[in-house]
Amino acid sequence: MSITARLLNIYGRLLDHYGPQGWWPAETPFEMIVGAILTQAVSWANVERALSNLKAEGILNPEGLRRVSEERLAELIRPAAYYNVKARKLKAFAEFLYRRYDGDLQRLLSLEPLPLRQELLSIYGIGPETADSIILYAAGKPIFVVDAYTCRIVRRLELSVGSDYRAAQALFMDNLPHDITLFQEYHALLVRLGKENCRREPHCADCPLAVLCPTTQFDAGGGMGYNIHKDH
DNA sequence: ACCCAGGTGGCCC
DNA sequence: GGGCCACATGGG
Repeated sequence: MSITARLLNIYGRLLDHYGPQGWWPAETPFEMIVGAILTQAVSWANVERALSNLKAEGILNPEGLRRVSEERLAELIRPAAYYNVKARKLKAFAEFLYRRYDGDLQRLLSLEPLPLRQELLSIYGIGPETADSIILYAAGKPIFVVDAYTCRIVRRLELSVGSDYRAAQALFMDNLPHDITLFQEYHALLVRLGKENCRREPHCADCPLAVLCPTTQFDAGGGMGYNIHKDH
C-alpha cells in the first residue's frame, strides 16, 4: 500500500468516525489569528473565554489590538494562560501589521504561502505551527499543519522515518493532493482524535485507527488495547 | 494534589 | 541543532 493510500485511508476512517470538523472556529481571519496565538499549549475552552472578553471590549480587530495597552490586554486574556507573554505576542502581531502592511490584514494574507510563512515566522510569538495554521485557515492556502498529536500519530503508525515537524509536514504534503479542504479537515480530525483518545481509559477502546497500529501486539500491559497517542 | 491542554522563545552545550 | 525551562489558567 502506497503512502498516499495509507494517508487517505487514515483520513477516511477519521472522517467516517468523527464527521467534518469545520475548522477553524472563527468569524473573521483576524479572530482566527488571535485564537491561534491564544491556543498555544492551552485548551480551546480557555481560549474562548479570552476571545469573548476581547469581543465584549470591542478590540478583536487590528485597530483595537493596536490601541489597547499591553497590561489591559493581559487582564482580558487571563483565562487563556501565559497571559503576559501572550499579550506581548498579540501586541507584536498588531504592531507588525501596522508597520509592514498599514494594518491591512488582507494584504498580508494575499502573499504566496512561502513568503507569507517567512513573514509570519519573523513575528515574535509565531512559530511553525501557528504560522502554518494561519496560512491554512486564515489565508486559505494549502499547507499542512503539524502539532504534537500529528507527530505522535506519525510515530506510532510508523508512517515515516522521522516524526519531527518538518518530517511530518513533508510526509503529508509530498503524498497528498494540495487541497484546502482536505488539509483543513485532516488536521482538525487529527486533533479531534488526540483529544478523544490521548489519555482516556481504556486506551483506544473505540479508536478508529487502532487496527492500523503496527505494534499493537507488542504493547505490554495486558491486553487493554493500544493507544497510538501514548508515548512510552 | 497531581497532570496536561491545538507552542514558542531563550539558554545551554 | 537538539534538550531543557519558563510561561500560568482551568478541567479531569
